[in-house]
Amino acid sequence: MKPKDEKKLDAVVAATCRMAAERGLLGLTLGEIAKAAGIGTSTLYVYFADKVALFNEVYRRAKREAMDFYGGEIDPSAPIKSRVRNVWNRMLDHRLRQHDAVSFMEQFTGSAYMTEESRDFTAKIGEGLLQIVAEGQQQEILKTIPVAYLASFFIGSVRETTRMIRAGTITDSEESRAVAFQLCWDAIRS
Amino acid sequence: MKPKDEKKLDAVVAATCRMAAERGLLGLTLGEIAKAAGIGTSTLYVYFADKVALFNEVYRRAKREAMDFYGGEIDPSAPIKSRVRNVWNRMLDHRLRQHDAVSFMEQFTGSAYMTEESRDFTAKIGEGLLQIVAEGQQQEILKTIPVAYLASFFIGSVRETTRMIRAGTITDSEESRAVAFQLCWDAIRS
Amino acid sequence: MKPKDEKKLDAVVAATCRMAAERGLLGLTLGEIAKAAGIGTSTLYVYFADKVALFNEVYRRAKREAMDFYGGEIDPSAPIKSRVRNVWNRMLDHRLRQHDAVSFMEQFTGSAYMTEESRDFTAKIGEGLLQIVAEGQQQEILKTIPVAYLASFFIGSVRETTRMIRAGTITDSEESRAVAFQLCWDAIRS
Amino acid sequence: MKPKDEKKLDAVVAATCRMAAERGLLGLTLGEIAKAAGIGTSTLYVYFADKVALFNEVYRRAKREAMDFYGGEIDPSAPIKSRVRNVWNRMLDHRLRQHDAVSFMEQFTGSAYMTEESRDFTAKIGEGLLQIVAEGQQQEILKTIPVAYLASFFIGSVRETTRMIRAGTITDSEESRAVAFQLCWDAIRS
DNA sequence: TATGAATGAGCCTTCATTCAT
DNA sequence: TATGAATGAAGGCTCATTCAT
Repeated sequence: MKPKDEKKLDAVVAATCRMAAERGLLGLTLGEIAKAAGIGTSTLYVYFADKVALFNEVYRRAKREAMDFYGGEIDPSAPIKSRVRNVWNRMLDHRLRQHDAVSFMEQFTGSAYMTEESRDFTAKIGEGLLQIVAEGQQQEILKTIPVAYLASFFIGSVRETTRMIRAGTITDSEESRAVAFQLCWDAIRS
Repeated sequence: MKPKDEKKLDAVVAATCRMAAERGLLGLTLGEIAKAAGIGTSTLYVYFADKVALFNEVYRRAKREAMDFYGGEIDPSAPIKSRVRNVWNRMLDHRLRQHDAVSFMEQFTGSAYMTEESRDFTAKIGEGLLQIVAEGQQQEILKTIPVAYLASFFIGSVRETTRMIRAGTITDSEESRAVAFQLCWDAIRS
Repeated sequence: MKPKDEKKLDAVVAATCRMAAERGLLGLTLGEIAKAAGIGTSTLYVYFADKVALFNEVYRRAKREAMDFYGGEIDPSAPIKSRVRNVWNRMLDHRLRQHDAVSFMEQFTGSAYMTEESRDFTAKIGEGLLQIVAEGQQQEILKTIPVAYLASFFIGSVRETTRMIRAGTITDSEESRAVAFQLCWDAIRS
Repeated sequence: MKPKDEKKLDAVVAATCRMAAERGLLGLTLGEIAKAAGIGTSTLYVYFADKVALFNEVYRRAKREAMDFYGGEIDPSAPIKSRVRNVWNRMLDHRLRQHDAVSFMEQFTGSAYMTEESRDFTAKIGEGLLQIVAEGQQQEILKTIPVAYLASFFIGSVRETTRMIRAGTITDSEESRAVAFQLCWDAIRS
């Protein structure tokens, strides 16, 4: 891509996520994306090689943004539980605020569009979280079982909580977050 | 006159799920489905009105099968924890064994193909589980918080465990199941 | 065709004409015809080799019926004008009463479905009329110009009168017929 | 940006009429039309929403062209008969020269393709002719009967004459036209 | 760079026709 | 004989992509 006009590119990415969240990735056409982004269809080819490239770029941007969101500094002197809660809240915030991007990613992941390159890109996250978990296990605050269990449950907890909030099953408040996080914490603590 | 071939229909349903799991629902064509089912493309129209009808029928069948799988009797005299573990294992078994159908359902749910009728169809599940949860709350064994939290976390636990097993992150053994379930149980017990 | 069941065959012919008149020959399917005739689609192949054969047979039957309708004896001792009026009325009657068949014929004639054989079949009509015209010319009652002019105008007169009646532009009564025929007569008389 | 090519549109319209006249409207495919027009099939969709829209647009163009052809000024000071002959000749000319378009219109009219909009479009013609007829009736030159009879016969006369010429039954010459028109005139004059 | 026109590939769907009972 | 099932061929239409301005 030739990022001549960065704003136009942003518009395309945003439009793609929005449409994917609204109408679904299924049958989403370049024409729709272009119209939603306010440009001509063939202009897309100035920025992306083809549809697959466009989707993968959108994915990579969304992923990077998510990482930036999670990755902010967390006071290493704070107690483990506080730090875990901190990450948990950040992830929840991200999934709620950047819903379009998250929706796009979830639909895109596992689709035939996904490049091997993009697949690799996925793995590199959560290092900050892993750090905390390792420390928590050393201090015997968290269950001393393979990290995968803890990480997976942690993510699952965030995912399900987001789902409930978005479905209206529960409202997003400090209380409900406290309850939901308590489940998560009870699961992973030793 | 040649009677309608029930086996052919089953083959179509199975093929649809298989292809959806392998290549994704995105861009899955009737041609591919028909070839995978070993019939001519136009033969599909003997059994289904159109593509949407086909997908929705596959969905309904998968859902019904899942319900049958979960819905078996569970000894009501057994302790709560045992019963919860029982359901947890059944769901895990189902998701592992009927992975194609589950994968199809997860992709189909929320897609533009989904009929309102099919959407309604979805709601009626999990009553057996809710029964157990209610009893567990009465006995103060489970957290006395809105059921949605517990159910959602429970489902999330199964989902994530399936994911880990299928991804090869962990193997499917009694030990790993015990560990994974312990996380779930610690989360929901009071 | 194997006319095992003559009634069934008649039903097919009638159904074909009816559907052609109602919905048009364009896109008329064997399925529709069969359903309208109250038989299974593939049963048509017991009576006709294929769709083209069916249409041509229907055409030939309609044509034959029309000829029978026109061809009744006309008192040769009656005055020319009376005999011409007689034929004119008969043709008008036919086009009004057997509208389905006539509609089918007009749509079929010139269509790609029409066999050379059927095309030849067409020519042989109107001999009774030609007889009268010839006599009228000998007696110098009709214009002594090539018969084609007279015949063509005569047919055109019937056709247009039918059109007007069916369109509701005029009603079918003795008076209106008298007026319409007068035009025809004035045109062809010497 | 490439501008829409008006010539391409004309080619499509002409090709459609030609094919309809040659092979019949029945079963005329977009592929045939496109090939005859020298463009790709999908290019048709740049100019028309779908097949129905294409046909209706062709119809409207043909109709408009016909009206332009008829509608030229006719010296109002000329005698009625001369003016009627004038119109008669113009219509005959049009039907002979623009045979493709006329053939298309006749097949299209009453077909299932015809839009209500196009149907309305049809009614507005022949006002010039009606004017002359009315004047002829006032002067008691034409039969004082409802105009529909006269108009219908007039049209029928042109139609049949065209048919004869095209079929080779008669040749197109001043003499044959004189004969044919005489029939028409005798029919409608008082 | 930006974009509407142009198009080939491919999909869903229909339908005449054959198969099998 | 009669018919529903099965299907290949073909048509209308969409869309990602290229062309030309």
